[in-house]
Amino acid sequence: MSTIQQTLQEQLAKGLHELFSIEVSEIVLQETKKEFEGAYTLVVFPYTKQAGKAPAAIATDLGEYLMANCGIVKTFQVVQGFLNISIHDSAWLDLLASVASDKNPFQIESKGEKVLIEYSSPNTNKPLHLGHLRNNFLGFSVAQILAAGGYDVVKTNLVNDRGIHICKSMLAYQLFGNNETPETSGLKGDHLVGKYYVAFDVAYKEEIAELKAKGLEEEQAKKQAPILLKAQEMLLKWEQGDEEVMNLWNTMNAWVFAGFEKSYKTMGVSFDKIYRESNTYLLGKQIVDEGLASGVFFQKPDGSVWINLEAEGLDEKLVLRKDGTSVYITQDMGTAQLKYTDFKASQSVYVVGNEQDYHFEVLFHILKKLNKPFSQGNFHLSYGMVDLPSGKMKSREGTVVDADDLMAEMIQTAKDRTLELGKIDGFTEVESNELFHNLGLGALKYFLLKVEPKKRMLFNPEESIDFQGNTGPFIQYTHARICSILRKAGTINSINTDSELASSEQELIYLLGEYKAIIATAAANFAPSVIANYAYDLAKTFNKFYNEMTILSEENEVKRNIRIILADLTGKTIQHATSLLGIVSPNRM
RNA sequence: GGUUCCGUAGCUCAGUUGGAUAGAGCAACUGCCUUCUAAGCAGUAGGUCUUUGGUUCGAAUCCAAACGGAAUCACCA
Repeated sequence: MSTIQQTLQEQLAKGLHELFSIEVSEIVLQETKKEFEGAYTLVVFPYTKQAGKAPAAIATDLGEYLMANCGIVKTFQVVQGFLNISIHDSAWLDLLASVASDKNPFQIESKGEKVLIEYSSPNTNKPLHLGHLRNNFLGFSVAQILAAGGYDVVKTNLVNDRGIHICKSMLAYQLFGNNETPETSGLKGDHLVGKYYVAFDVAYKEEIAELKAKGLEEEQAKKQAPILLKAQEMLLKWEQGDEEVMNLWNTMNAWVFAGFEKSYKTMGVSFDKIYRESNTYLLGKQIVDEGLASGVFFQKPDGSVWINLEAEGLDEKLVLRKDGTSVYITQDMGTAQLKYTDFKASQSVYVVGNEQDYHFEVLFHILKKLNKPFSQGNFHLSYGMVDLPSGKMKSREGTVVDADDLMAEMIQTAKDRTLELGKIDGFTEVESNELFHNLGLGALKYFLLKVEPKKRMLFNPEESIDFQGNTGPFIQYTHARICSILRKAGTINSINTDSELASSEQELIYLLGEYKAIIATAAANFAPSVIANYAYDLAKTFNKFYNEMTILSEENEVKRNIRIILADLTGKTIQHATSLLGIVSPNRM
């Protein structure tokens, strides 16, 4: 919130008290609509009863009060119950000067609180796809935003590297792989493994068809297919630590991890700590024992362990199988414990798709019932699936938009577009490639992050992601433009606040003054889309200003200097805002 | 069937505690590059905010119901 807004709020609260004896805890101001004159608007309808006057009369009284008591107010207009307040240019310039001279205009003071954010969480049986991109970009961005919001952030990744699905690709590799490796096949490790995950499904389906031809019911055929039985056998061997199986598992996992490493690098995301389910899956059992002892869980005659969540509006939920092995939620209890032991974070954010809404609801209820110290501050950042025009993506059927392919395509599109526009004069090859990368990824990240997470979104591979309009490259372009001006601007002097402002200049100052509050809102709501929309708004406002005003050739020294400072601060703000989205804003493009 | 989420322009989406005549971009059409990067700017056109009822000075926003779509309700992860 800017100082202008604060001053107005204080004065309006005083005014309401002195004129009408109304006490208000918080005055809510909004931006005045473009059709009306003014910068801030107070809606006075809520005070009509207490004041015993008509809305317009209250607004007029308050406006006159401000004129008499508040130096920054230039004038006011009353439209029905709306009090529109105009601010002196000198006050706007004061605001600009204060933001421009702020040593840390983008960093909110430390809250002394640690937040743990878990995202990405891939399976090691297949490469990453478009859905993972949404997850990774969201998780990384939220981490950046929380850090800017004053939190101590720890980024974690819980890799699902064990289970029947992993055995499926291992088995298929054993059967059909002919010892091929990433080196001999020329395939990235995760893609090679993914190939066998698909191969398993193909073979499995063939076997089911054969069994059905022999007269078995579909259900029976699915359970009895030899290749599935073999995969189950392999899982047992894995759990027993069978040497051959472990060797294969280690080898294939190493391939996948090397592949993921590359993808993460291209995505520009990183982690402070990587957990693997193969190390954590047994941990939850201790917690189950504790819960049984304290009566939170109960045991059925067959030995399985359950929790009753009917009082919470849910139902009974299994937490341990009758054979004593752990299920998904057992692992998550264990992992939650482990993460708490490692980091003692006061908040924990899980970036996981909305198909697991129910799972996390259950998990958080269980942690509360167990009265764990980490039962508070848990948040499931749930996001919708990315659908294709043909429907849902399915890895085992090969109907996915592959993450690596898509990123490569975006980079290629950025390259084509840039060459078309002939904009890389004087770039070295390294610089060009860096630019194509930043633009391609910028377009992709912005496309995925500008949308509210919980909405499911449609991605049409036939229609490439735009580079014009409300897009990442538009914002990046604005930044590059600003850099170009600044390269030619020479020294920047301090602001002379005795000058006049055009409306586009004033709008820019208004937006720049809001940025810290925007970060706070985004952090409080784990919402990159708030930052994305702000960045677009800011870029758009700057471009309007850029087209209306001359900057470098402005003859009035004071005005010229103000405009350069405006450009400078806008550039820095865009740079920072895009960085919170994981987007790099190039200096030239 | 139960629960949860979503439904705003032809398409993709904004709309932060309820406020003025519901906003952008894409696509279509018109203008603007011998002045700071035209990946830009200005403009035209495009809406029963799924529907119905309720709450109130005021509802896209809150409540209820209906309709449409999605997810989930596994001793899979």
